[in-house]
Amino acid sequence: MAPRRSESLSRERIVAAAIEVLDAAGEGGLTFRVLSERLATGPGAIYWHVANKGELLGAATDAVVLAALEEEPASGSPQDRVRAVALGLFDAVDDHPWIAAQLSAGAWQAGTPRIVEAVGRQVRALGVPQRDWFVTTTVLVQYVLGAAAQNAANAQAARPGTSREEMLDAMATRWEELGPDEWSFTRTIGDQMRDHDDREQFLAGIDIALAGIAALYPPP
Amino acid sequence: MAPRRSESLSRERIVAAAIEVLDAAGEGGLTFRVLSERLATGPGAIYWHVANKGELLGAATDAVVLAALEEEPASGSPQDRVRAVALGLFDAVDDHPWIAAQLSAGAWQAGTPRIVEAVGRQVRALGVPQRDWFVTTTVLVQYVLGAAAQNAANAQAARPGTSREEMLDAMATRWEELGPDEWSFTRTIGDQMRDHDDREQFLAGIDIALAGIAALYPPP
DNA sequence: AACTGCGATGGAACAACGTTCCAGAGGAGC
DNA sequence: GCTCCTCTGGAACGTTGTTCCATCGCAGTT
Repeated sequence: MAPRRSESLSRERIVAAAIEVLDAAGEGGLTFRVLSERLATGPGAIYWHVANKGELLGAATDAVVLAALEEEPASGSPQDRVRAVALGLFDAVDDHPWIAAQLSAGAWQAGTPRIVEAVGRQVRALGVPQRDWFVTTTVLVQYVLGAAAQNAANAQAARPGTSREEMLDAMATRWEELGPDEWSFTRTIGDQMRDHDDREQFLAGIDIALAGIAALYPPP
Repeated sequence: MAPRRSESLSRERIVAAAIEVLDAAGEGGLTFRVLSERLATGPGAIYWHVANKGELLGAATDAVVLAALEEEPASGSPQDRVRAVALGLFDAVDDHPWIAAQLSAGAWQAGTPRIVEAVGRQVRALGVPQRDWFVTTTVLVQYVLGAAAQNAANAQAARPGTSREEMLDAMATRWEELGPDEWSFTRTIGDQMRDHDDREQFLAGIDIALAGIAALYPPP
């Protein structure tokens, strides 16, 4: 444990630097070379603290998820608390789009139990019978992580130079020009797609789930 | 349009070969070199028909999704048809785990309108008012794609040599050994995690969503 | 029937990546 | 002062996606 330089290398410093690079340059921007340069060292030194790139991405994701769950409020109805936890994760994915791929791909890692605990406590408070705790909680967690991931992917899919509005408008117009018979549904929702709010749409999904839970497990 | 060899190269043949390689060797197994070898050509020839690897993966995903949606049954209640479409996609992701990353990352591509149309028609039949068609449909699609993707990722996360049961058992045991105070919820659902069925759990999510839709938009 | 144009081919080459290797630096403990 | 062992960082390796280009062979024109 002897610092060789003013600030010696450590797993935490590496993960923190990786998060900075990922936020600035995206998932493809993180390479062991730019990370080495930022830390004023060589690629080999990093491998002493981190097994490989996958573990580094996992550690970075865990750090972000943990930070997002720390500001968990202890007040309000169980429904409001579910919304708060969900929105916290949604915003975290929005701020750090690169965790989307991690959450939906390598899920159930070290960080996931904390999400399960935060959501599950509200499921318990909602009056869901114990035999359905696991199913109900994992369904909620899967929706939150899946929807957040797809939202982040869509937000980044826009080529640099085109705004979110332009992309949505182009896609809505394409949908509206589809054949009336084969696409009788899709062509009618172009308008709603054009001017929808991502957070509101995400919350609408939470509300559908909460309404379904209330219907399936009516309070006494 | 002139066949140089017995069977000339074409975008369809390339995509078909890519799907075979992906199914056999996974996402990491698809390289332009093994694809070249399989097609008895060089990497450069492939780039005449396909812009880059991302487009190739997208085209392969579209082909699989299209095939999964073709066996859409036209009978049964709207609820049953939602379940049928959802299960079709779930099984497609289960059979071709590599499309999980594509669906949750590059969603809203060419194949997605077809999913939206298949699900949206049932949303319409369920009596959802038109002003909520877009939100309700996209919420359902996001759950289906997100949950299917995470399921496939979990199924593949097991290192070769350990079965699904062993992995679940190890994780459940780890959860049950957590601290009683901080993890009062998570440690109680280890049992249910140990012996749950993935398809049933996925369908339970669909049922929660359908119950929520029925509660929010009660039939007249 | 010979020529030419162009869509299409495939092998070589390039830059960049993740990862491994290893010679050596520099405190800790005897 | 010597030795050990953790930790460093630069060089090197193999593989990947992608580009480049010399060349092939049918379609249409002469």
